[in-house]
Amino acid sequence: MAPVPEGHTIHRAARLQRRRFAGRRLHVWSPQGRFAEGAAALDGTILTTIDAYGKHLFYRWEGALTLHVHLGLFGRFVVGESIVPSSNARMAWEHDSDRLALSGPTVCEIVDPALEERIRERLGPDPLNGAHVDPAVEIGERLSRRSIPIGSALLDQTVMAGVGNVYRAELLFLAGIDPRRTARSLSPEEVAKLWDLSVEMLDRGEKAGRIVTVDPCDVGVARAVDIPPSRRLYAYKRGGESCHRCGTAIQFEDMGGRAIWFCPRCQS
DNA sequence: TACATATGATCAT
DNA sequence: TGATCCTATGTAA
Repeated sequence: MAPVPEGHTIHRAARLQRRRFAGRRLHVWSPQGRFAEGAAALDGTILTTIDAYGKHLFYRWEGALTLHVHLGLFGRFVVGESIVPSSNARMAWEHDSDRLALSGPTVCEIVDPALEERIRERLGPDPLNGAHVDPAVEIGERLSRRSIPIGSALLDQTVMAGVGNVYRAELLFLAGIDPRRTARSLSPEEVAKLWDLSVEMLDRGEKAGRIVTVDPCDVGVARAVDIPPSRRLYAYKRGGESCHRCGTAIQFEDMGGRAIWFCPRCQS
């Protein structure tokens, strides 16, 4: 099953790739050719570290070069000993026979500090990087003047960075909030609850390598590992099916062009 | 063979 | 709000 590129996927990729490649002098190339120039600039230099912010990755290289990657909808990494990068991989690198291939990213570019700063300042607090965040202030402030639905606000990366379509449905379910309510109508307690749940759930996803939000008790099993794949989520893509908590039919709605699902009873 | 679809985001109107 | 870009996969024709 393909990992979902929301914030947890990005932070996990950063952690695993850092462990595997940081400190290595890498041979970098572009099988597909569209990153040929950037690859040439990085080829033969040492990858020092990797930082993740929201859904963005920043690779730091010796010589102060920074590579910016955003997976978008389709981007994928394939990493492993002796894997063979496909011919349409945008970028590939290797250290001995340890390889990485990146295909389908929305962004794969060398950035200077000014551009990185512009990217960074457009991002709200990241639940996986926000130890010092006071949600009532940081998130509450960003929501307070918005008349858009909270469901749309959670996908806005300037509000909170890292949440995607799966997590927004699940976080709103867990917080018991109707996605159609306006962003500014949330109480400070509700904002804090959403933030705390984001921290907990994205961290869980980062460690597990997939999104699991249900409480095992709600689907009749003792341990998280026993949850069947079809029951890992409360709302996302469950239109018409019964709520794991109350049995009510999960409702589907198109919200600004993006599909959202929620329980009309648990989230009212 | 072609079309629809998906986890994202930007830009033009 | 709609068009557009990125790719792989599954289904329909």
